[in-house]
Amino acid sequence: MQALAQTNAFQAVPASHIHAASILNGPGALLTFSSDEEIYGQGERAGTLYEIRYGAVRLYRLLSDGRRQVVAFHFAGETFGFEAEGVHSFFAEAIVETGLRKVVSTANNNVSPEMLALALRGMVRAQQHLLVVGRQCAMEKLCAFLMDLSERQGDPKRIDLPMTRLDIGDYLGMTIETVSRSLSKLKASGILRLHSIRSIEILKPEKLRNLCQ
Amino acid sequence: MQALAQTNAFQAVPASHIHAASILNGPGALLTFSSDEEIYGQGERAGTLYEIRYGAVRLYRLLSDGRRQVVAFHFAGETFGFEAEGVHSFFAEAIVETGLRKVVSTANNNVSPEMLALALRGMVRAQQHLLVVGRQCAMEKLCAFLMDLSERQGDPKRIDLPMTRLDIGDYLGMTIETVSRSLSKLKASGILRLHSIRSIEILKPEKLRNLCQ
DNA sequence: CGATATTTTGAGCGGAGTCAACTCTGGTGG
DNA sequence: CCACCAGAGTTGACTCCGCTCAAAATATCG
Repeated sequence: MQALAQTNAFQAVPASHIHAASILNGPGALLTFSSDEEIYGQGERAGTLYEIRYGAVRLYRLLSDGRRQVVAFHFAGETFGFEAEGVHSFFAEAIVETGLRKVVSTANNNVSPEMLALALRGMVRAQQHLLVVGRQCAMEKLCAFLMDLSERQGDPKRIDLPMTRLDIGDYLGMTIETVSRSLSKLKASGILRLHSIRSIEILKPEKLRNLCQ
Repeated sequence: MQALAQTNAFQAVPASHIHAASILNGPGALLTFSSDEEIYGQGERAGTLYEIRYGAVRLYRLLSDGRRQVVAFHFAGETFGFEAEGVHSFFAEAIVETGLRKVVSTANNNVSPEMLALALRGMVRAQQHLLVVGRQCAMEKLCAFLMDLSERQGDPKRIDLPMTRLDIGDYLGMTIETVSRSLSKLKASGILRLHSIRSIEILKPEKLRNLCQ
């Protein structure tokens, strides 16, 4: 166990996260993180891509006074960890109990077309997000967010929200109060139903889509 | 000329833009664009990277009702044109008289580490921009924009603004009036001096930096 | 030098933020 | 088992920053 910790030191992932059952798998070993646990931090050395096996992850940046911008959410099946200049420019945290698998190391210069494609998709997604954050009002932002989640999770009628209202607010550039008020309005107009605080049913998908612009 | 136009059809750049003097250079030919001229459009086929020889370029996306988000500005020496899935997801326009040179074609699957590095830097820049647009107030946005331009243009005391107030507003997610008012405040507090409407002198760089957060 | 576009400035308004109180939820220990 | 508690979410009242609309000033171009 000690030796393994040494060989994994460059990954910025504590050896304790390597699941006992899969130690033998080497680079493909399952790394588990509990809710709100840091996966890597701003300024740490980068070089590894992670695929999410289960759970959810948030990527964010901070201003010196504590204001936070969540840059992206990632879910099971998605890959994250891209960085320029070999250093992480933001934080990655597990939102819920999460299992990761290391998929590629960029340390050796093996640049595959798939990696470039993933990086470019990340850039396009960030730029799409920029349009939402910069040019849409609170209700449009929330609807765009819900539509995006609905599409990525595959179920057009049901959305699972692993993240808190604070996460959503920091993702969309608004306060938790405004997130909550907007959700309440959608509920009141019969477009949504909240089965629990983290589970939304979409009753009128077409109306939700119309509110997105 | 006709034949040349045919071979360049996939580039989404009219043959008329190929500068007469450099036709013989082939893929490295200088392409010239006048102010506000489109370089490529949303939905067009991508696959070419451009290096700016002189001038400036804006990349932007539109909402159906005309609201615009400028995603990035690029200046001489910089490279742009990255796209996912082979299709442009935004528009590129020359801001002023601009000369471009085609640098790489991604059509053939030659993925160089330099290309990945450029793409990743673009992603990091977009995410940094997200923090500014999503979490900063008008004055902080403008100061961050001016600091960024100052650093990229190399001169810590002088900024050249090739873009209009509308471009700046659409880049920072605010109106032209707010851009203008914020500039006036910086002028009134002795931090800036406007030599002309497109040329700014920074009188107190440290104060400007402090306003960025 | 006139015509037109761009920028600046002003006045008033509204959407989202702030602050505060209350409710709901899940977890812990008596 | 349930009373208690802490954290998360909701709702309300009020404020204020940035938007809208309007007009004046300045810049650009034929």
